[in-house]
Amino acid sequence: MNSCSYKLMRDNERVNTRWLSSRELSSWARLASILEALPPLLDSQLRHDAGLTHFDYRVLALLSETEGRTVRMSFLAKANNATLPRLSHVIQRLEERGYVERLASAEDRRATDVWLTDEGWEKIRFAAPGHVEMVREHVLDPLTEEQVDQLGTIAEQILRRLDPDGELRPIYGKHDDD
Amino acid sequence: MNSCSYKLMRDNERVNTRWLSSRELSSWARLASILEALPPLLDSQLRHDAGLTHFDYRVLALLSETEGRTVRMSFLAKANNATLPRLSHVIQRLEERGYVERLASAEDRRATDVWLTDEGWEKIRFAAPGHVEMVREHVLDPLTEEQVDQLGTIAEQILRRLDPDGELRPIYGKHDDD
DNA sequence: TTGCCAAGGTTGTAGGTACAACGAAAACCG
DNA sequence: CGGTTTTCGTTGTACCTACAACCTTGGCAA
Repeated sequence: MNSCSYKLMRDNERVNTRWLSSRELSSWARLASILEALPPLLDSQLRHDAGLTHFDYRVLALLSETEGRTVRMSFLAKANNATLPRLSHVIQRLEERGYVERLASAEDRRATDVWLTDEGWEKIRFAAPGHVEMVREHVLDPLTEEQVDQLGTIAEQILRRLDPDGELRPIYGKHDDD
Repeated sequence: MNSCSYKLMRDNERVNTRWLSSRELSSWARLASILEALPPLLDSQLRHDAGLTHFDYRVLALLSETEGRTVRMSFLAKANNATLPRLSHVIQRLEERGYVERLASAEDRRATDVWLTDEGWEKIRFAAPGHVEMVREHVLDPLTEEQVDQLGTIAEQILRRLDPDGELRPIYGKHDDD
């Protein structure tokens, strides 16, 4: 049948590609399916229950975890792997809804600081339980404790390749209790 | 500092939510970052090198792996976790570009079959090496063989929760060699 | 049959993301 | 210093996805 998308091609068609072995393919295919299915699921839960996208949630979450609830645009963008244009649009919409405000930075007159309003604080406080429950149910609960740790290690290694400078990683990274 | 998005709230704020422990949080945060970063990366590589989205690629890949290169719309949709409207738009664009054709199904007059043209076959054949290289470099290579297997098991368990009926899983699932 | 409802697809539109172009302030440098 | 180059951010547009409305066919039962 000679499938051509991930597996071996016929010898005479080979270029120089190292195609995926069965086990690699099987692992990747499942991850790819998760990539396809999980984000829309998180989005739809959050949109339905709180009117937020998952990306909105991450932005508000990071703000809520920061001393003074204030973060610079460019930092917010890097931490969420977003381009500045995208973040700019998102922040504009969040500002129109009253969840954040933009302030000209004192130190750098090019820069803009984003501040989480009380309304925004209440918003994410309201949205958090449902979202956490979703993550628990669909990601953590199906795994054993050991697998949760394995996942952490695996994800860390992949992330180190995706994001060598570690700008993307600090999110939700405050391990201050337990 | 009392972060509110994933971790424990103050006792007096607690509702009934089981917040994430440090280790759970750390694993989930990393996975969430991958969810945010990997799909855009795959998209941009494919768009740049072949003018396809990752979703386009999955559609063409499934077609290319199917006997007769023909698959019904509704099956294509389920296998890719897409809604029918979304798939319909995507197929329309692929058809305009000459990569697929739509045929009225003989068995069911409501149904539409999608057929991968020779041009479409060449397209994915052309796109595959670069995409596979990307997957290798950013997902498989950073992991040990053992971790690749662990990832497969973990992903399978999560997927079983996301997709209990297994409609999403068969993709790329032909393990016919190795 | 007739009537009803579920399943398969299409179309239109609103909302979000990607990309390119732009402007302004800071940093670098000869 | 004066000029060039990054960095920071906004705006506009094209593309893609989500959602709702709609139409047709098939399945099922009275």
